Amino acid sequence: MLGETAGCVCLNLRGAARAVTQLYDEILKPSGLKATQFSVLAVIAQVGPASMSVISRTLVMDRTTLTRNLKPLLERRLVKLRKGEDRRQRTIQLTRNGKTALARALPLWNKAQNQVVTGLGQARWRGMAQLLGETVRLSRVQTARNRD
Amino acid sequence: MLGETAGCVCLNLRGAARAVTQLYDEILKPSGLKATQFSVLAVIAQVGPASMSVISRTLVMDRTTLTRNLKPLLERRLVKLRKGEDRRQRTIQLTRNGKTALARALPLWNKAQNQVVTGLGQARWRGMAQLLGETVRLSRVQTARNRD
DNA sequence: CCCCGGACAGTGCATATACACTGATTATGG
DNA sequence: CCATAATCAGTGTATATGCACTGTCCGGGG
Repeated sequence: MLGETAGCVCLNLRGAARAVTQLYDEILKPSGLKATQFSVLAVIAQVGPASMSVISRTLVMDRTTLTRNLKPLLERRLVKLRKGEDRRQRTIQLTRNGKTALARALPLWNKAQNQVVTGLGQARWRGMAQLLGETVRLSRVQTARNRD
Repeated sequence: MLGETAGCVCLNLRGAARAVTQLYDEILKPSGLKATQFSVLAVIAQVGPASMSVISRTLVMDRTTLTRNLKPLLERRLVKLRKGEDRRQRTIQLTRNGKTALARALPLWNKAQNQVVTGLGQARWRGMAQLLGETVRLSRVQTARNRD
């Protein structure tokens, strides 16, 4: 009965996320960015100036979590908020400093990414990425369904 | 350059972990336990009365994180700490209440687990679990190596 | 025997996470 | 038009996460 819980999807995913985050944090250290912060900056850089909701959906992150996660980035002036067209919205964008910090961190991210992908093997990581994507879609649907 | 960051192992793993955690939390709600708390209880139940370090290693969780995660469980008297043989150690074990809570939550965990495993397909989940395990081992080794 | 390195655990601090609730603004149906 | 639902974002609260540092205790060398 209980023994099956060792195969818990949630437990295993969270454990792997913790372990990998520590590796990325360690390697990113010289940049002064944590793995999460790097990801937030990278997404903002790509999705371009966009609203909180859009960015948070892209990150698979709760909207309110993004609000808090922006705090250290705002204090260090790596990102800035502006009022959007719609007066309810807030538009997030990188500052010049933010772009610089991201550019400086990129080689470090590459190093971390390489260590993991090489370790797993390219093909297997591609397979895993595929599965992770499906897991996200599936979880979102099921969560919504279970709230009724 | 930047586009590759969408394939970041850390970002993808954390995103999937967030999405799955929300599903498990939603389904576990009637038990009054969060997914993390359920996992902590389940591991303690199986690894038996054991020290903080042993439990935290089993959970792939930092030792100090476990200390904090035990707090709500201690307050609700689902677990208790005792002095170990070695006077540096603290032995963690479930209380009677803890065992009851775990038993009550187990069917809910099964429901959540089923929704995800069925959605992914048994075989593919097995493959993913394998990969997650390797990712953990690999990350730990690399993190240690990068600290020198 | 004592000192000292190593193992065990807790705390201070900072960040990460998300639900419930709130306030503000926009879209929509009558 | 206006009432009302829907959308956008922030805050209160609670948990989760881990590094740096501290204190305690165990075991080995001199």
